[in-house]
Amino acid sequence: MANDPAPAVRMGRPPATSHDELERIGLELFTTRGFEETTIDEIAGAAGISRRTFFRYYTSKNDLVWGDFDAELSRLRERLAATPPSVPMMAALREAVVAFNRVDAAHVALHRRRMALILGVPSLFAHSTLRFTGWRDVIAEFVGVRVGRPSTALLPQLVAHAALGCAIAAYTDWLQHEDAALEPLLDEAIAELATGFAGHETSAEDEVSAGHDVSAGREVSAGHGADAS
Amino acid sequence: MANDPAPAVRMGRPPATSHDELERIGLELFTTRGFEETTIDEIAGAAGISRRTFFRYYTSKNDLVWGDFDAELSRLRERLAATPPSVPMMAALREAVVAFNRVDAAHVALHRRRMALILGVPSLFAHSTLRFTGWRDVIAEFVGVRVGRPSTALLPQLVAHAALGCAIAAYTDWLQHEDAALEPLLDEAIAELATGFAGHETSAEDEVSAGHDVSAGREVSAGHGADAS
DNA sequence: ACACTAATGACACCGGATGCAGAAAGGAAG
DNA sequence: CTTCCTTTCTGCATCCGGTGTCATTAGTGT
Repeated sequence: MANDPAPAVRMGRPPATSHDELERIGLELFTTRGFEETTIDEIAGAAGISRRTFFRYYTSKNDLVWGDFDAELSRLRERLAATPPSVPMMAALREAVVAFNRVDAAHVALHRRRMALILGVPSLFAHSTLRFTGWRDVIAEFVGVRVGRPSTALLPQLVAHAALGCAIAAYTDWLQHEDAALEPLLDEAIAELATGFAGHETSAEDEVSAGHDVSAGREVSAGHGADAS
Repeated sequence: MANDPAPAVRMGRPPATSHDELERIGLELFTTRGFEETTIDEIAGAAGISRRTFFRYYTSKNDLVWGDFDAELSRLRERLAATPPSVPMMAALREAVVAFNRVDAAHVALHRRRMALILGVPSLFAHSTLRFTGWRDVIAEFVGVRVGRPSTALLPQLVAHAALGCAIAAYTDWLQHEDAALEPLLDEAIAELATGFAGHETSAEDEVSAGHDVSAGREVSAGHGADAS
């Protein structure tokens, strides 16, 4: 289970291309002509391989945009596992997610294009749920360990889903502002999550400093008794 | 904008079926044979219409599972808009989401089957992102009004994404337990979100009363890391 | 009977994806 | 060089979801 490193000499017919090259060609075509408008035949043609061969490298057109995401997920998993227990859960989560999404300055432009495709092309975004699930699983596992519950329990799943939502929202915001930096956005997003989005309402507690009468009960929780049926 | 009610007498060839009937037939076939295994031809055949006609009722196979979700979203939007400003934002959100997902006791079984399909079939879950986006937009709009920012700003999008995540997690949990009730799960999920998931860690502030020596991890978590790659 | 209208249905077509049966490109052994 | 073996590539047939087009059908109203 660990004899990968270099089988010395290769046997059989040598590969005509590589995952990396296909990814490069695909991203290039997608960003210029559009994702839906680019057919597999065009990508295969540009790479000098047949349509059928393309599918031996990537099982679907969508997978082209995500590199080997699973490998990166392992990174995230290890980083979370290595976080000392003294760091509070949400703080650890924030730190890990921010670090996970940190990209080398030279690759920022590429990352932007990639994420613009993923979050901007509806069908691509839809298909990405598989990857997102993998991401969430890593988070849920970490939270599960922290709270002493199986990762499938409600709370871990909750945090995982919410954290993913924050990450996507932060990314979307990042993509909308050409000059923005991703890191502070992600950091802010998870930080907000950890506070329960408190203190933002224009009319309520945020303004107590002005001596307002907060009036009608905060936390009213009115609609509760109705959970009849 | 309100001339829908009954054009008195119908003109032209009468429809051969209805959205409701197709939805019924589709759900039936999906739950028995499986979603992927059921072809459009089978559904159309069972409904006594042609393949082409099916696509005039529903633009895709996936849409069959979601009824006219947009109509329901209007309900949610109105409910949120009608909430008095005295109710705190997250409380209002919680109440609205819970109420939105309340289903008549007679339809619980159907709702379960529908949601089991949506959340259980990968391709269906993936395609549902469109619907989820609509749902999030309603939430973001409400939050935007509450915090006095455009609904496209980071915070509203953040809350919307996180809330959606909570709802999905709650639904998933609900589906995993045959006898569970959806409402308290949803309520708990959004309530947790509003507190930032605080006070759950076994090793930290939650357990100070017990004075344990946390050290050698309870819940060793050993069995977890085994799923390596 | 005739026009009008709305829905259906048959057909062709596209593009993504899969299964299968070889062909092609190399190294290794004779 | 020839043969064998291994691995990858390719062409072909097929399936399925989805769309555009156009004739056909089943009704209503005159």
